Amino acid sequence: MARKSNDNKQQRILDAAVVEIAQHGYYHTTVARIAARAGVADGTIYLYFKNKEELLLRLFERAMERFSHEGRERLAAVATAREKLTGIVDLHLSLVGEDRDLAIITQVELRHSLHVLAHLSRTLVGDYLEVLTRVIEQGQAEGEFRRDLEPTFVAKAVFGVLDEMATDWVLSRRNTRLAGRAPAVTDFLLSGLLAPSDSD
Amino acid sequence: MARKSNDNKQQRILDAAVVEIAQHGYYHTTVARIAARAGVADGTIYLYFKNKEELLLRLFERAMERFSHEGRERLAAVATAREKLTGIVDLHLSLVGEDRDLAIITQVELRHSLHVLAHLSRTLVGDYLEVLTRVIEQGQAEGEFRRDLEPTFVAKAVFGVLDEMATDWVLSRRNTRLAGRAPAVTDFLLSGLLAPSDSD
Amino acid sequence: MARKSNDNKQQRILDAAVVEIAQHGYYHTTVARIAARAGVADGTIYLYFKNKEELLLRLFERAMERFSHEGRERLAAVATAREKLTGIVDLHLSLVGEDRDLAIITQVELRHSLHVLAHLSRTLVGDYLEVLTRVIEQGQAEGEFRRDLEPTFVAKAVFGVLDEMATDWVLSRRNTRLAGRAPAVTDFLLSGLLAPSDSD
Amino acid sequence: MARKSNDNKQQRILDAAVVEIAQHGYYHTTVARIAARAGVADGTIYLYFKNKEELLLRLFERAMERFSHEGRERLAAVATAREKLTGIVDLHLSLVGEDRDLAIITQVELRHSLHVLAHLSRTLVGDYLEVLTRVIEQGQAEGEFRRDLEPTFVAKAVFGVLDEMATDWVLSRRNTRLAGRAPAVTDFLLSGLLAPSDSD
DNA sequence: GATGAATGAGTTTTCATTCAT
DNA sequence: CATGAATGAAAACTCATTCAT
Repeated sequence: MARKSNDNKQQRILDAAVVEIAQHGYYHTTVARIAARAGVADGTIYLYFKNKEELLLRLFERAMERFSHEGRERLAAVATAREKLTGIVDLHLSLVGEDRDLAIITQVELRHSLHVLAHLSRTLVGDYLEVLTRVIEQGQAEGEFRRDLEPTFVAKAVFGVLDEMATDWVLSRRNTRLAGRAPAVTDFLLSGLLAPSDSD
Repeated sequence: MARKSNDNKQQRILDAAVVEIAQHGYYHTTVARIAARAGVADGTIYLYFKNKEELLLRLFERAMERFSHEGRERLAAVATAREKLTGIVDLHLSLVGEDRDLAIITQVELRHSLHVLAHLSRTLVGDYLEVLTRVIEQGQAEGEFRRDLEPTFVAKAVFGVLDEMATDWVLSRRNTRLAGRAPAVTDFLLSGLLAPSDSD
Repeated sequence: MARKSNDNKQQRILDAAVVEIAQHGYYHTTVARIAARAGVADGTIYLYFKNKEELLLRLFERAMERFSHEGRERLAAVATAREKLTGIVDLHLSLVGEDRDLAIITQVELRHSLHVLAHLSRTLVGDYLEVLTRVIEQGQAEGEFRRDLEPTFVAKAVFGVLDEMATDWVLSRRNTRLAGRAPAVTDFLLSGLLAPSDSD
Repeated sequence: MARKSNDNKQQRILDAAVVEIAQHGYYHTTVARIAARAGVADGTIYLYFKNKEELLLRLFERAMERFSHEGRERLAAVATAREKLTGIVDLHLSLVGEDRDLAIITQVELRHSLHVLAHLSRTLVGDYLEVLTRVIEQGQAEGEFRRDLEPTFVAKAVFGVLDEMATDWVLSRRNTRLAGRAPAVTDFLLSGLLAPSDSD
């Protein structure tokens, strides 16, 4: 019971932080504002988080946990590398496209400092690239993907395209569904830009 | 003469800002530190820039001007869309890879706030995407590029791959030359991930 | 029974406070830390003490009670003023030298504010000086002590020497026994600094 | 000119701090109050002092500098150890008795923390005891002072008496001149408490 | 133009104290 | 009696910006 209430309060603070940071940016979001939106006293924040920076980190971790969780489930259901890649593209765009406020944070606010970004890059994003690399390797082993491309390189390229689509969507403020772009992205990643030629 | 000296001072301030921001991040860089590194008084900064934020914007603009300038020159020398795309990829990675401090700023620090990023996105990055879009359209008209892809979509995908390569290079701190990846990037963008099949 | 348990808890809180304050100083000791060391909840402190300041006062009073108690016992056993003075000097240095943590508090932490010190000075230290004054007067009546010295003045001088010895010992962190200095102190107080001259 | 103005402002801040701290105690004196009394902005304090603690330290150092300066001058004018001791006693009580606010700080507020006190004790007070020790040694060499007393011990005893007289005066709030006690103090230190006996 | 001392608004964080359970 | 989560007032300190010289 006590734990539930704690979890609730911690979640409420994190939820409030998402909205505030998405609205005003990390450095212009005050702890007081987050507390006010969460409906707790300023000091209460510090019962759950060591400081403002740790709050941001936890925000990102919570988002990534959801991501990892759903990702593992979806990838388990399919067998071929091509299906997996298709699934990842769709999942990435679906999840980011689900919550614009959270997307603002992951696509924009989190990139604010080399320190934070380098840390995240080496850990969470690193894990993601790792998964992508494995899928590419599998595809090469299956003979479906080109073998003359370096898997880690391809993983970054795939991530780059997905990330840019996400960022563009966040900044555009359009009402299109981000996940709607998934088929086009997959197609582009698989087939590239060149028109098929007879002699190719 | 006076203008030259002014220009000099303004350039010195911008140069100092690049180093400081790359080192400590935008929000942890104080105007006093920039002034100290530039060898001017704190107040002098305000003779050349309205405020700290404007300084950051000018920083980015200066970088993009160089980019545009060299870009136009290079693209003028080639005729086909495929050559242009190859040139853009090489130029993007070359220029970013030239100055790590500046790259830290464009790849990391500049992403710190929706406000700034949205503004840049609509102007400078928008221009860049525009150029890319034209190249894609040209390639489609020439029959070299697939016609079933939306040009603006492809432009973003291309930018995403380039941007991710740049960011990865900045964060990795490796000593590899970023421009060295250009051929692989171009190849991937053109041909995609799929292995060529007989029946295709 | 209930009272005993209460007493126990109160004592445990005071004991914890002595250690914490000695280690971190009064103003850097938090109520939470005292509670944690005493093994009670934060709020429990307030069942036994009105507030933090009162806790400090009670700390000092408890120390002085012990002091007074032992003092009365010892002084009762001797008759002459000279013996009494010798006993006081020895007792003072012995008691302070017995518990370094407590000594840190009485010699250092308690001096932190005019408000507290003035209060203590008028009450507890005042009582002590009173006792000393009586001894001096007795000695003068007995013809043992000089009659041209004002008793209250001498009492303060004696206290000053004892207090400085105690403070010096606390700050020096040496492992010498403080009580070992008692004979030298008594000798100095009685005979002064001058070498005996023939004509004196 | 600039230096003069700086000195002035720094002095004004220190003077304001003396009054505020004497009135409210170190821990209840806010930087804002000091600034207000000094007639400067809060932030200005930090142009002259690294933080609040350093301000306190500088306060004490300034006081000790005056003390040392006058002390050296006065001691230079006399030759024998007895005269020197007399001079020191008089000087100590005169200087402390000159400015009650400052005295409150040196006698009361400065004693607030083991950390600060240990530091001061090892440096400034240590220097003072050093000087006293030399005088005692000189007196022993001249045959004027007893040779069976350890000089460092005597130095502390002398300091203890002086310090207690000073503290008592501060706390008593009487209007007596502190320096008036100097002859009695010197007499007590030299001759002790015992009545002269025929056989001695 | 250039300076840099001064400003003071704005923020994070701490912690004594309370009170519902 | 005891708890400890929650409170929110209070304070130190930072730093972009100004302006008299």
